[in-house]
Amino acid sequence: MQSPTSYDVAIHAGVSQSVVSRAFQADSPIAPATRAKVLASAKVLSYFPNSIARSLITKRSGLAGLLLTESTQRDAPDVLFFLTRALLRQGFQPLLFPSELESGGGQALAQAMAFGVDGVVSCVSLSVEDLAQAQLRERPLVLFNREARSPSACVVACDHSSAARLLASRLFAAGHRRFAVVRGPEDAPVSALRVNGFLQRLQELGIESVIQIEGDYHYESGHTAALALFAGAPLTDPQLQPEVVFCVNDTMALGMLDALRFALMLQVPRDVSVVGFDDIPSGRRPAYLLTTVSQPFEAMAEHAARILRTRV
Amino acid sequence: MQSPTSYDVAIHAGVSQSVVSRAFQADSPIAPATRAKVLASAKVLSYFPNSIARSLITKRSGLAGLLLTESTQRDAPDVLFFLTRALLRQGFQPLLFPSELESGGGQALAQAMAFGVDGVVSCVSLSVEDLAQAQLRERPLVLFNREARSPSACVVACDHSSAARLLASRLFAAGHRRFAVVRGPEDAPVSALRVNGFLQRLQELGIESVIQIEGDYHYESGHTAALALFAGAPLTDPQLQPEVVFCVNDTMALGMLDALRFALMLQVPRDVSVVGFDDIPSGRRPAYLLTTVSQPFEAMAEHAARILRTRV
DNA sequence: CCCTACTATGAATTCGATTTCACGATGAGA
DNA sequence: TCTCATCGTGAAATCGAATTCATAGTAGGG
Repeated sequence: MQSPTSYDVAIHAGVSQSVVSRAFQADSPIAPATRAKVLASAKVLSYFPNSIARSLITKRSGLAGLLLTESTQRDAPDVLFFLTRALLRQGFQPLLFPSELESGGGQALAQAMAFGVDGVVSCVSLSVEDLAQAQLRERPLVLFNREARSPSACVVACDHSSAARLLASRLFAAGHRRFAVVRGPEDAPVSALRVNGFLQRLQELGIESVIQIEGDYHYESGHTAALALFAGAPLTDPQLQPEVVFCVNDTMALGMLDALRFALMLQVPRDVSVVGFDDIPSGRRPAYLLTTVSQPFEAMAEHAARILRTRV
Repeated sequence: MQSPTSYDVAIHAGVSQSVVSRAFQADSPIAPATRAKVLASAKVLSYFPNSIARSLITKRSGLAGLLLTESTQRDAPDVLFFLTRALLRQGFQPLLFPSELESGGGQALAQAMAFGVDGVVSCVSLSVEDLAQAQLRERPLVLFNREARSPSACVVACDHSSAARLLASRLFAAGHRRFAVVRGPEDAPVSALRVNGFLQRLQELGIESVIQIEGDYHYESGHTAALALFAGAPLTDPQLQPEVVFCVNDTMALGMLDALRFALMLQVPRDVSVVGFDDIPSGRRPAYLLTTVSQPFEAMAEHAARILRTRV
């Protein structure tokens, strides 16, 4: 059994195919009685306009591409949640393009274009050439928490660098002098922004040497980093150990916290402090009460979706 | 600037439009040299076959609809992660249809069909009529952790009822006799399965009265439930308080745990035990070490996607 | 009562690729 | 050298709905 087409409905309703098409769109020239008749027939045949055929001629698919990294999906699921909801509210159906690596954005974007998306929200870095592709296709593209490497690109993002600078100032003001940083992967642009802002501000405050450890954004790497930082000789020479560890995302901060408390038997924040970035729900809970930098993901998502809508 | 079409490429390469089409699909009659020439031209013009036009005639869109509830997205993000990855591996691009309520599945399914998806994985309950719709369109549909209300439907799910029965047996064997249950919402079918299996087994073991509290799957409702269960007079009459609380999902169990420990100052598991269901990552961490029932989401997702692939 | 203006309808074209069918060119075998 | 099969190519039909354009029908104004 095939899906019924507008022709089937036309025959059933005793009208032409054009009329069936018109019955399904607002403010098109059609008599109310005719429309009712057509819609009734459509219901009987359980007809629904084929959106693929429609897209072909209108050049609008109603789809929005959502480019994601694995880390966005797993370590900040709220981003995906709010973005999908915001896109839906603006009338876009979200089509997912997860890429394993931060560098896979270009291919994902090309695929999204091939699927005929009306616009794209990218949580993955894109090169200038990639952005040019989207422009060529005249499809709006919003970078979400990623830097624009092209002046024409549209960005909704936190000022990660300033936030990290502010964080450094606060920690310094609180009396901390020995710092450690747990970074993201080498190619993670957001991590770089946060780390650079943080270190830059510390340098201005006269602090030159800061231990850096590379993580991968996941819980386990925060755990590993804790062991690397403190396992050598936990309490023999406290002067050499950091007083504060800044993890560039909350997930790693939680791994760090758990390792400090349950593997190294240190007291937080008595022996050492931990700060994160993102404000994920689990960090907020009484078992952690993680100090962190909050990002207004919901508002950012709504904003990104609105930009898409107005630019389509 | 418009996207180039196969005609543009045809002209550039000095061949017919048919040949361009053939150059882009494997095992079609075309001379290797011609294909190379066409692909070169395509690259120059940055041409990519328009998948909407292709779908119209092939009746295959390469899309898989993914029906989700808000609670799946927020309280078990791993489900979405594994399902999208599995679908991608099987060659489907995942198109998201989140519905606010468990009852919104029918409409979401109809929309998915209108978008021309090749198949659907539903984490939302569907009525018999809904399932008939999908069958009518000859689109495979897999229910993920939801009951089949139609014999023809395909299901990948845990045996929630048996798992909950087993859990009840274990807890009873461990010596517990006073139980409480924190359910999901009234219309949540999975919650009902788990609760019923649990209570049924307890009844067989001679335990008739079990306190039930309704939650909404979220962290806060676990917290609230804890207060409702224990706040009255925390330690005055321990005989009247449950020894074990079974929360039908982990997120509520975490809310329960935190409330017991940090609001009611009870010791877990000395004063009371808490068990969950799902095995979410944060429950596994040393700050919680939640007792729970694990579901093999990754394997289930792979399985669901494979079913779709073979049935398309 | 006629002409104009407007509305609702249908026929035909279009979107961009896939696919069928026919045909010309090439090569092998007799 | 002639015939037949094979292979690659191009012309044309097709998918299903949107849209343009022409027209039949109706209402209103003079």
